[in-house]
Amino acid sequence: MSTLTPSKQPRRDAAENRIAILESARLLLNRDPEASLEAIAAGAGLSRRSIYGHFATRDELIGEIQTLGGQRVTAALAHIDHSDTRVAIALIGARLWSEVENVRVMAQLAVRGPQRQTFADALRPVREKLLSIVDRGIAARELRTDVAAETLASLIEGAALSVLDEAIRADLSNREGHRLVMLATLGTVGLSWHESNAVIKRHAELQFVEAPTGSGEREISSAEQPMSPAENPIGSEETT
Amino acid sequence: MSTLTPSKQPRRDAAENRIAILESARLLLNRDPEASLEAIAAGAGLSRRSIYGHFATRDELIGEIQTLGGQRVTAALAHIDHSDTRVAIALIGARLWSEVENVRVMAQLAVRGPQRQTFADALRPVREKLLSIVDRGIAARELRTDVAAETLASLIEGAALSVLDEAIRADLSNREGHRLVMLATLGTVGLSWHESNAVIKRHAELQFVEAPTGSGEREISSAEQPMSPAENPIGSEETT
DNA sequence: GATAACTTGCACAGTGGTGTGCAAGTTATT
DNA sequence: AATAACTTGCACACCACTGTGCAAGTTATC
Repeated sequence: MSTLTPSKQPRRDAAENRIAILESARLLLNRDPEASLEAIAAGAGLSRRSIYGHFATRDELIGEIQTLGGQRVTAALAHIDHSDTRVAIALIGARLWSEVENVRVMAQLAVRGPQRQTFADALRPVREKLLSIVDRGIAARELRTDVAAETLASLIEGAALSVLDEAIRADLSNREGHRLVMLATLGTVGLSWHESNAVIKRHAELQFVEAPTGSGEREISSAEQPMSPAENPIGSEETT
Repeated sequence: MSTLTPSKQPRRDAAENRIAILESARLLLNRDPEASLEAIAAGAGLSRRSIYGHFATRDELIGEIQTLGGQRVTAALAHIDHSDTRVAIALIGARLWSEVENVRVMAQLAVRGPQRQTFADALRPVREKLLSIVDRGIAARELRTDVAAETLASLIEGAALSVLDEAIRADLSNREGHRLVMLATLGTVGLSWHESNAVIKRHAELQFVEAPTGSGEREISSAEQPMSPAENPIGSEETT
C-alpha cells in the first residue's frame, strides 16, 4: 500500500506524516472533493512530491480515506440495538455526530467523483442496518407508516447529513450538534418535537457525554482525533 | 451578453440552440458542477466550439443559469403567504418541488465552485423569506421552539434539498415528490406525521395539481419546460 | 556519528480542460 | 437565389493538475 521501502517499521516521523496527509485530505476533500494534491500536501505541511512517498496515486490516497472512514463509521454504528426503534434511530444520529468529519467525507465522495460506487459500497452495511431498523419500526408502528421503508431510510440519511453540514457550517457546539441530529432524525421519522424531546430525555444512552479526552465543549469527535491506520480493524487485513 | 453579432433578432435555430445549451448545462451541472463544455455541448447536440457563439466564457454560461434559475425559484416562492406558518412552510416545500431542477442546480452551485458567493446572493431573498416565516411561526408557537430560528430555517432548507435529491434519485412520481417534500419540511418544523398529514389534508392549496401541460404523472415541473430567457423578468433588465 | 529512511526541489512528460482564430460548411430569412 | 446568420472542425496557446526520475538535503535510529 505504501510506496517507500521500509524493511519492517516505517520511521516515526514518516508515520506521522502519513497520518497528517490523511487528515489534511479528509479536511480539504470535505469542502472540495477535487482538491489538488498540492493543497492537501500544504495542509499537511509537506511538499506535493512527498505524498508520492506514501501513496502511489491520488486514487490510492482516496481509497485509504475510504476504508479508514468506512471502518470508523461502521464501528460507531456497530453495537446499536434497542427494542424501541425510535431510540435506535436517535442513537444512530448521535453516533454519526461523533464521527462527523468521517461521515461527511464519505458522503461527499459517495456522491461525486469517479469511484462513488466504491464509496457507496463501503457504506452498504451502514445503510442496511438503518433500513432494517426502519423496517422494524414501521412494523411496530413506532415510526411513521405513510412513507415506504426504503424512502424513509434515505430521508433519514439525508436529514442527518444536512444537519451535520449545518452544524459544521454554523460551528455549533458539540452538545448542540448532538441534540440537533437526534431531533432531526426523530422529526423525519414522524415524531412531533415534544415527543422527540421526551424520547431523548427518557433515555440515558441518548444523553450527551463530554469528550473523553477534552476539557471544554467541542473537542472530541474524531475531528480532532488522528486517523490512526486501523488499530482495531474490523475484518483484520494485515497488508505486509 | 451573447457573442454572436445579430443586428436585432437572433435566428430562430440559434435561439433554440442557446436554450438547448442552457438546459443541457442545467442537467449536467446537477450531477457534476464541473462538467466540461464538451459534455454540455454534446448534451445539447452541438459542438463545443459553437457554445462560444452564445457565451463568451464558461462563467458567463453559468452566470446565465444562475440568473435564470434564481428568477424562477424566486418567482415560485413569490406569493406565498398564509396566516398559518405551517401551511406557508409546506407551501414553500411544494413550490420548491415544482422547480426541482432549478432548485437543485442553484443549491449545487451555491456550495461548490468559485462563484458560490454569487449564488448564495441570488438565493438571499428566498432565504430571508423563509427566515421571516420561521420567526413568525416560532413566535406564534406554531413551529417548534426548541431550535433557534436561523438554525431551523437552515434545517428546513437542508431537509427540503435532501428530499429533492432523493426524489430525483429514486425517480419518484410528481405526486409523491410533492407529498414527500411537504411532509419532510413539516416534520423538520416539529409536527408529528399525523399532524403533518392533517395539515396537508385540511388545506386546498397544498393539494397536488396535475401538470398544466401534461397527461400522465411526472410531466411538468420546469424540468420539462424550456429555460426561456426571462419572459417576465423580475427586475426587468433589457440588455440590448 | 554512520546509515538508512525520509523529504525536497526541479525538470519533464502526459492529460484534459478553456478560449481563440479562421476557413469552409450549413441553414434561416428576405 | 442571395445573403447574412449560424455551426463546425482544426490548429494553437495556455493553464492546472498528475505522476516520475533523480540528486541533494534533512532527520530518526542504531
